[in-house]
Amino acid sequence: MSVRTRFAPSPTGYLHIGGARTAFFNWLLARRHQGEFILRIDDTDEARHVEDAVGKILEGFAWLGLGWDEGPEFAEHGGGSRGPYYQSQRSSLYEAAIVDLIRRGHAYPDVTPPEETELARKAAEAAKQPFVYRGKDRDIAPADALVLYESQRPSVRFKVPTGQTTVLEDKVRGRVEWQTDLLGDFTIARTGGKPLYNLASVLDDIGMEITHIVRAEEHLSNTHPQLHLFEGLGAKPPVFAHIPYVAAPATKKKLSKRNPPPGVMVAIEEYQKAGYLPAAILNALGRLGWSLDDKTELMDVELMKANFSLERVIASPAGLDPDKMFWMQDHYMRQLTRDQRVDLMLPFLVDAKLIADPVPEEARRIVEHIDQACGDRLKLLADIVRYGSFCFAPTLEHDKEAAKNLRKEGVASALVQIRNAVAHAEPFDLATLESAIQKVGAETGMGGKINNVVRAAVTGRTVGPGVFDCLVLLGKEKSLRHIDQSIQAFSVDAPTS
RNA sequence: GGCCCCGUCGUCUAGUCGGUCUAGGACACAGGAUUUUCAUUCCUGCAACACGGGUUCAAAUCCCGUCGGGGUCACCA
Repeated sequence: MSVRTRFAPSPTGYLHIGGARTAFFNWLLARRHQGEFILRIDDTDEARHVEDAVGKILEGFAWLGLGWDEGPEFAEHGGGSRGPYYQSQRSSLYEAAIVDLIRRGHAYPDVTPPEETELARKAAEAAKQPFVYRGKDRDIAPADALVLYESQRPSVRFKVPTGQTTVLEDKVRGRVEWQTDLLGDFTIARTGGKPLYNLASVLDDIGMEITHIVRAEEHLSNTHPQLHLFEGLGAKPPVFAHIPYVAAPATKKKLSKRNPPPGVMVAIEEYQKAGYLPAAILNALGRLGWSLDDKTELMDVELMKANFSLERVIASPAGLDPDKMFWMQDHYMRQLTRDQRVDLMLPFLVDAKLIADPVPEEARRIVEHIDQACGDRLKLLADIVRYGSFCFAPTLEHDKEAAKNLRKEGVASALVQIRNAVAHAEPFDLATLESAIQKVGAETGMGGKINNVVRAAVTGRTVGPGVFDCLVLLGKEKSLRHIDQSIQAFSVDAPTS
């Protein structure tokens, strides 16, 4: 039988980095064994519904390049033989299963009002006792239960056998035992008939013939109830693998969207906006709890696809390592050709309103030139905005450091000499400019430091591509304009000496 | 609090079911060389088996306990 894995996000409106990692592992496992990866939307709880939430998640998958074999967008075309892939559209299946479970004595209606069970739960909590709840009617005859269910549509509980120990052979946790007496009868349908997660999830996994469930360890405690459900439904449970949750950097705490540590990005979309490459994200995610061997850090998708295995997934929490991810990003940026990089960077300049939308051919050539002049200084795609803005921004703006440099003693007069040198540079190329500026450096006694002044005056920044590249990039006319602007802006404050 | 899971350099981790592990790699960091900014590149260095008991000729690896961290205990997913 082929391997069938799934990822079942609830439509929250964004793809969490931890969710993406879980999805990726499922995807890798399926690809590794030429199986299928299924995407299913767990939207049984309308209260959580967010507008276009599914679209955002699908976009995340598309950007990462993780394709699915069955799932939402196929449903519309009738593709994916085991659909629909939205739980909200599978109600009749759940309904039938609930009736079936009651008929066979595996579940029973519980008319206890929610407020009452809630009270019992609170009391147990206050007494520091485990909350093990069993409905009063758990031993009702199936026929009567059915009548009660049909007439009142109360909540339904699964009748967990007492006094047993269930065993889970988890692919990464090993053997995990659980006493059924600690479980209680969990609810599978709320009042009115809507199925709850555990039921819907198990039913779908059966219906979609899922063979391997790879999910984060916070689901470990859901697994034993689900195991009973599989049994009650007469199905063979799939292989389970509970992978470690993704922890916030340098902590063992689960990384959450609610309160992420300062500077830590959680949604995949944020990484995209920051200018990360999918290859870097995927590589970093692949190393989150999984390793190829004792030394390989850089792994492209093909390599991971060919080697992924649950056996090498670790059991302890996997902490996100932003520094390492950044280092990987640097690596994948270098793997790209200039054309590829430029294609990817252009949208960032458009978004920053620095270049027009149908990108003019001229702008593209400048960006190519900037890319060439920057070399490996461009780490994130968005860096093009930082390093290239002086070429496109309508007015030159000096950042704090650059302004500081230009206010130094003697700089004002040096700027005039620099202007002269630039004005007379002919031809306007790297070599000519370099020797001309060097001459000014010697005359002013500033030596090599003159370059810092030129950069600050021309680009408004203290870091960036080579100085002479910057001049050539701008061309003589614009270079002079920038220098003039700098002279004007800083001559007042500068000492007159 | 109950139950469950986890515990190797600052960080991410390797550690094939006990034996060249005086614990390996990578990131980060520090120092040096190259670079007239920055970024690279190249050396060098720093640095860990949570603790305490066992078992064994031998333990990071097995067992027990302690401590620590985390997850989960819904008519949420």
